[in-house]
Amino acid sequence: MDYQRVLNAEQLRVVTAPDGPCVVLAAAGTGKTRVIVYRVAWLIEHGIPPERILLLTFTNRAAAEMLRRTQDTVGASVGGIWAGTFHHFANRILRQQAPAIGYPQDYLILDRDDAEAFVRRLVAPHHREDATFPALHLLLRLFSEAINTEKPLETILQARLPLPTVDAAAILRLQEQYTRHKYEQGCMDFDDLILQVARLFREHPTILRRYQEQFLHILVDEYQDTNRLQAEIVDQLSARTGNVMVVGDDFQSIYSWRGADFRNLLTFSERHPGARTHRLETNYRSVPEILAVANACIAHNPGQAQKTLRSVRESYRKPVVPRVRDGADQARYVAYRILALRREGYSYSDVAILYRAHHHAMEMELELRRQGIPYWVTSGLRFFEQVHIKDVCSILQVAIRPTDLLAFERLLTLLPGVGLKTVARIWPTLGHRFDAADATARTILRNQLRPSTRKSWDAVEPILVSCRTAGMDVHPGEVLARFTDAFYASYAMAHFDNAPERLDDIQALIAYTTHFANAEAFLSDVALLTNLDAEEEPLRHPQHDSVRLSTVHQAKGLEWPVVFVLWLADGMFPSGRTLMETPGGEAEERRLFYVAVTRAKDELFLCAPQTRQNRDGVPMPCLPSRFLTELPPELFHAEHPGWV
DNA sequence: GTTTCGGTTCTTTTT
DNA sequence: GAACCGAAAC
Repeated sequence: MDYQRVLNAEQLRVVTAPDGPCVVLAAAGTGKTRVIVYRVAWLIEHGIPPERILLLTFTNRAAAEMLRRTQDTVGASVGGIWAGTFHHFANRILRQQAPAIGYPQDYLILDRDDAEAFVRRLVAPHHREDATFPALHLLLRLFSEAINTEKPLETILQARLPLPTVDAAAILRLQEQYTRHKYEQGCMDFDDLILQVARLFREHPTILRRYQEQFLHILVDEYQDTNRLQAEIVDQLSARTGNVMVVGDDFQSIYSWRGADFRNLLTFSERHPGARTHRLETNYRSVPEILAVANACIAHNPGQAQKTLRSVRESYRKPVVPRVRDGADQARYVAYRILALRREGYSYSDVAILYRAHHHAMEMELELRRQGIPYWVTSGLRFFEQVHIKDVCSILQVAIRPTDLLAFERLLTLLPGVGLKTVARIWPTLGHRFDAADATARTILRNQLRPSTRKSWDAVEPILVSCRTAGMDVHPGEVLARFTDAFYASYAMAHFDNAPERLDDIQALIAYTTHFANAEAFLSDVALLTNLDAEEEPLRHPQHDSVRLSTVHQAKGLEWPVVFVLWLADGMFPSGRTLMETPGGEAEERRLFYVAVTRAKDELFLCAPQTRQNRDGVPMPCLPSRFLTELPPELFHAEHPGWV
């Protein structure tokens, strides 16, 4: 491989860096992914076995993309590399080592819904009726914040729930119960995965040592988004070899609300004496007019490692700030622009529409549909969290984990005439477990179902039985397909008005299960999968050429020739709540704006409607975002009506 | 006594 | 949409 030919000087220095700790400050669009890919290729070429390289990323998509590109570069298989998110890595370790810290090997991972169901059972009835008591999802967010920021829950409560009426003592008790309940049931939520791995390494030096010896090189992408615990895990693992390369951009730190601390990046050299620092500042992505906005924007955030993006591209057009009246006007403008760009030769998939919060896109969706412009939205709901996906997965869970009450509950309540009360009555009669291979258990269950319910159950039961008897060999996709044909398809038709789309999702899921050897492997990962992998995406979106709608958070790491940013109104972007509730909120929102701007290659449109509708549909004036007004106006092209 | 249905309210960002 | 709550239906 001729590295000198394919890399610039600053990239080359990183890729060929000698052993030892190393931090790479990589500004947006400077070929960060490329550098990681070539670094891995370089390591492999220099004799490091793939399975002794650990590559930690922030999304599954990023991991898959890097592996694919590395494979293209190296030519040989790189399948042995440990690549994935922190949560995946933690899961992989804990599946081996969980017993050392008192968990069963087949611990269950609770996703958000499952965690909520757990807490729901623990909340005292008088608190559930009390309107001032925090909602379940809020409670869970507070628990999570306490763990991720390593602050006591009391501190979090004081900051987030300053009202004196809130019963703080009850919330603390609840957290204790939740923690105990999870442990007793052999369950971990997302935060536990990270927490328990850190604990495992802290308390079991011999286990830690095994992994320290396994991983000769550790690379961490998006390091600015790690929290203290994650940084600790990386520090622990690399303590022996010292071969750790972290790559990040403090300007793009946008996850501090989940405990991310970009100071991990800035203080890396202090924690790893002798660490080299590299900077990547040559931007290949955007035209200089877009970078001028990005640079001017971030200059308002002091206290960050200032880097200046240098463009290598030719001068083009200034970013456009169109004058739009309200949300509807904004939507019409964007649609009109997209059609015009298409006549210029851009395709729909060259265009992204970005916004601060999912619901900011509603009017936009309506307008795109009206105009017949194909689009796809990365919605707030993750693929595997959707009701119909969890429904069909429940049959696998019941088959594999006889003691899993959550799954049993979910499966049984799909049957007509069965609700939570019925399940709560039946479960103890089964001895708190349901093993479908056990004929007695089947009879006990069957006898407690009403005749009308029994009919539906008759369609489901044989699938469970054959699944149990097939044991390890059971193929998850086949079970899902049989369940869908025998029961769920008609259930979906009766319960959802968009049943065909949901059934399509299930077909995509079935196709996806072929990535897994057996049902257990599939279930062990399912809670950690966010969306179907990038290469599966066309399965769900056969209409390939379509405009992308996304939050700025989910757009991180991606790029498009044309980007529209919606609702640049003060209070929306920046979010009013963040400004009020979080110290340092404005700086973080500004970084978010910076991320949005630096997604664009050729053209950038920043929309700031003059009014927004309040809850009753009355138009209220709103100010343009401070992120626009704080910048020199000559950086933009102010476009006035005349396009309608 | 339970389940199911229909109306109401809310929605920041996510592994 | 989806969670939540109250009321109708089984």
